[in-house]
Amino acid sequence: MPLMPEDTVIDEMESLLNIASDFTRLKIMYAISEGERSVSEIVKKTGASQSLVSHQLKILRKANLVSVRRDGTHIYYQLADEHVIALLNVVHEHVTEE
Amino acid sequence: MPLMPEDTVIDEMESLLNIASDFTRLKIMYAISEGERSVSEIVKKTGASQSLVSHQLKILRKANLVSVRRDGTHIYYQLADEHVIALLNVVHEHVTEE
DNA sequence: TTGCAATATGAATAAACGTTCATATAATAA
DNA sequence: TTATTATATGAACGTTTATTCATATTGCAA
Repeated sequence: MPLMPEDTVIDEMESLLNIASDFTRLKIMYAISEGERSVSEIVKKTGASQSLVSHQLKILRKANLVSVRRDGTHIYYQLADEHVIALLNVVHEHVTEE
Repeated sequence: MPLMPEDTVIDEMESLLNIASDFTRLKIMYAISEGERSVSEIVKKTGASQSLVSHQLKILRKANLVSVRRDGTHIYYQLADEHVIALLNVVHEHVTEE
C-alpha cells in the first residue's frame, strides 16, 4: 500500500516509464536482456533500421538504462541493472495474463 | 532472463507503459492506491483540475487499469488489480535507489 | 420544476516524440 | 592514403498527446 511520493519522484518515474514505453526501445532492451550485444546484432534482432537503433540507444544511454563498451569498431551495449529486467517482467506479466 | 516476446505482446506492453508514463495519471493511481476514492477526492489529492482528472480517468478506464462504481452523484474509482501496484513499486524502487 | 453539486465531454492549442533520410565520424585493413 | 565496415548525428516530417477552457450531463434536494 504505497503512499503518494514527492512530485520530484513522480517526475522521475514518469521519465523512466516514458523511456520504456516505446516499441523499438522495448525490443532493444529484450535484445540485450541475455547479455551484451553489438549494435549490428541489435539491429538484426530487432529488425529496426541502423539509424533508428542508434537513436534509441542514445536515449537509453542518456537515461542510464544501458551501459556501453567499445571494442575496436564494435560497440557493445548491455542493460544497466536488474531493475530494468524486473520492470520488463512486471509489464510482461500484466499483459500476458488471461 | 527473458526471451524476445511476440510483436503483439510488445505492442501491448508499449500501450500499458504509455498509459502509466504520465505525471497526472501516476498521481491518480497513487491517490486510489489505498482503496476507492471519488473524483473530487482524487482532484484534491492530486492537485490537478477537475477536467484534467476526468480526462485522465477516462484513459485509465479504457485501459482497464481502474474500475468504477457509482453511488448517487459520486463516482468511485479504484485500481483494477494488484499488477498496477506492482508496476508502481518496481518503478518507484528503480527511481529511489541511490 | 428549479437549483446545485459532481462528473464528463469536445474543441483547440502547443509541445513532445518516433521515424526516415542523408551524411558524418571512427576504427581498421590493405 | 584509400576503402570499407560499424556506428552516430542532424534536420525534417507527421503524429500523438497533455492541458485548458467552456459547456454538457447526471443525480438529488428543495
